[in-house]
Amino acid sequence: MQKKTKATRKPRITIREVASDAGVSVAAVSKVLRDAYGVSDALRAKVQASMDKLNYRPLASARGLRGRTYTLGLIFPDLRNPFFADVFSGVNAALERTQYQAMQGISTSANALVEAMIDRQMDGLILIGPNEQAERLDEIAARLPLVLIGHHQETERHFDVVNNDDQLGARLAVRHLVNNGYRNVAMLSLGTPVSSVIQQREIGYRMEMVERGLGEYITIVRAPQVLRDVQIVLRNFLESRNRPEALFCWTDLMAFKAISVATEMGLAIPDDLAIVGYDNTVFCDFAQNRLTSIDQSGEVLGLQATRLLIERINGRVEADQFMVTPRVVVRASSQRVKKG
Amino acid sequence: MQKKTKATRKPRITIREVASDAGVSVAAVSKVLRDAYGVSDALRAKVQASMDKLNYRPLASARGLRGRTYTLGLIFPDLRNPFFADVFSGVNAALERTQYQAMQGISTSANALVEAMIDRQMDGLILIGPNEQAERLDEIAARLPLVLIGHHQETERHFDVVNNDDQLGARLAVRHLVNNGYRNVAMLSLGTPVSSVIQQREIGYRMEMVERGLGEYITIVRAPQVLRDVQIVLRNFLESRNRPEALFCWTDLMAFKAISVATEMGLAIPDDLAIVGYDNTVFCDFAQNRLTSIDQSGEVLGLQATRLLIERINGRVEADQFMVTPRVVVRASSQRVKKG
DNA sequence: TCAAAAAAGTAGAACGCTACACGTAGAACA
DNA sequence: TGTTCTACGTGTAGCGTTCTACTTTTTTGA
Repeated sequence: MQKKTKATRKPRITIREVASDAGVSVAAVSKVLRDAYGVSDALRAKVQASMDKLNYRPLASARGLRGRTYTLGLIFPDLRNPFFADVFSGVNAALERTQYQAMQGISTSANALVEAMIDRQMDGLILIGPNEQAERLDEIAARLPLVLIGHHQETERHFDVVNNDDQLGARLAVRHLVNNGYRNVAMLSLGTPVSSVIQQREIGYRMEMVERGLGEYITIVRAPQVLRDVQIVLRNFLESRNRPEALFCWTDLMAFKAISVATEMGLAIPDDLAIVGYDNTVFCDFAQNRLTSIDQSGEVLGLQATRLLIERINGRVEADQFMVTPRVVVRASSQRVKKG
Repeated sequence: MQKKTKATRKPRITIREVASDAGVSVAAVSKVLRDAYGVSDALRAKVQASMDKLNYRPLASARGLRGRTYTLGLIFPDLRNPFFADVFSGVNAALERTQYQAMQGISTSANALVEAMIDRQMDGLILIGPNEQAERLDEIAARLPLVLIGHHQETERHFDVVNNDDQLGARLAVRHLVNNGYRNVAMLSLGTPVSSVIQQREIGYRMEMVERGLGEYITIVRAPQVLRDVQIVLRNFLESRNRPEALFCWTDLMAFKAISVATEMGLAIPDDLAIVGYDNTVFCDFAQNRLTSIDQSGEVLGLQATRLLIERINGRVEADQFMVTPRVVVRASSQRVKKG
């Protein structure tokens, strides 16, 4: 510990000062703040005026000790996937004109972060693409309002779930490729830990392949999140004897990497190898990628999750859910140049 | 307001329970918690044992009301630029084995977010690439410990600054291009609001061009952050009569967009147009980009900023600073294929 | 017109911690 | 031996809110 010479900072305006300035009780100011019952328009106006005049802002710590902090925790699994930026803008849109503020945390293993957020009195939590077991999630939900984005386990649960139909999304990807003449369609999936989102996409891929009579071509290659490992796995796979004609990647980020590896190997996209991603992130449109991708409307997911969370904070107890229907956004990476 | 049927959650373990379990005073437990002076090894051990046994975790709100919250605020200007992921991992590395936790906020105009973070009793703030005026920054610094990443105003200040040498970085970019035979080198810069980082890069670009005797070619094109606008501006510029031979972009993200626009127009990179970015983000390596870029070691920046912030929280008052020297990482986007 | 009900406003305890002020015991010193 | 110092512990006020219980005022309705 170091010596504390900390400069004395001027103290904050407190609720007491507002009350005395407005000539009302502290309790009255608190009521205005919380939009609680039993406040006349006249009183509200008086208090508002004093708050504006004094530039008062309630202190979240103090509020937290008795009631809410008006802070929502948002946990992302990583910062590199641009898909999360879409989700985030949805959250922000939902928070506009509310008293709530979002604080983000980023961690692959949400566990420690969840505890830290609970310690910091978040009023509720949104977990995006969590890896945790259903049991653990219920444990968290027992402690504070919880909404999950991207979770498919069908259990009795005490939290809300916002999803896109990942199974359908994968089917759409395969369907699109097959309709464009590709038969040997492989899938690039994620190694452990396997989230339910990935599982659904794998199932969708498998089912569609089987239904199209292409069961014999089913190949799922799994790689970790780390790009260096993806490089190695993909390179090996694409150099092998049974190189596929098309590759469906579980997220755009991996698809971009796939484009990179294929390009390095001198493969032409989409003639030698077609590629489809998932998320329809902003980089898909870039001319060096032109990546066909499944759009799952990240912004809508973020928006809905936030709405549900606030409802839940306000007392809803039953589990709710929301599902977005994905759609294919076709670009050059998956359509063979027409011959003839 | 909705009816509150909120399930009663089991109450937290408090410091009082720990104290009684350990058979010591509440004050003693608090001392252990804060690593404060006047605690014997025996007492510490007893208290630790009880904390572990009861699974006690101090409540940040309560701590904040008297002392610190052990929470640092991190404000990013946006989520889409992968450079910030590098900074973030540096922050995380510095936080390992400390009691501190980082909470992220994302906003182009940090102002409201800064207030929100102060309301939430952050012990200190790290602002990354802030647009605020020096005056406003000092005002913030008067209220809580502050460290900036990417700020170049030479003023009397009450905060710390962590930078890479942006002027040098820009010079290196130009130098590299000129050494590779390009003469008409333009720069893609950011429209308003102009941060000091951008200013430095523009200065570096200008000075190096002049010193190389290429002053007549100096052209700075400015576009907003929004990709759609960048597209329009760039397209116009590259279609114009005086298309440059090379383009130095203020950040990789823009450089990727530039690659996209050039590719759309059928320009070959680097033969028709060389491109250099800034940040050396992970996507530079992808074969569809192969982007030469200036590395400013985001991770180091994040790490140092965090160290300085914690020092400052612990009482340091004098302004400190840290500077990283950038370097060029050469890839195919800036080297003409050798002829003959 | 008056009692009852609804609305508006207030007092003050409580939330979980920190830090100040203080007490005590033993060691060091003269 | 007495005095001073240091190390170790403790008691408790108070941080800025919310919220319950209460009082006062106004409205309603017969």
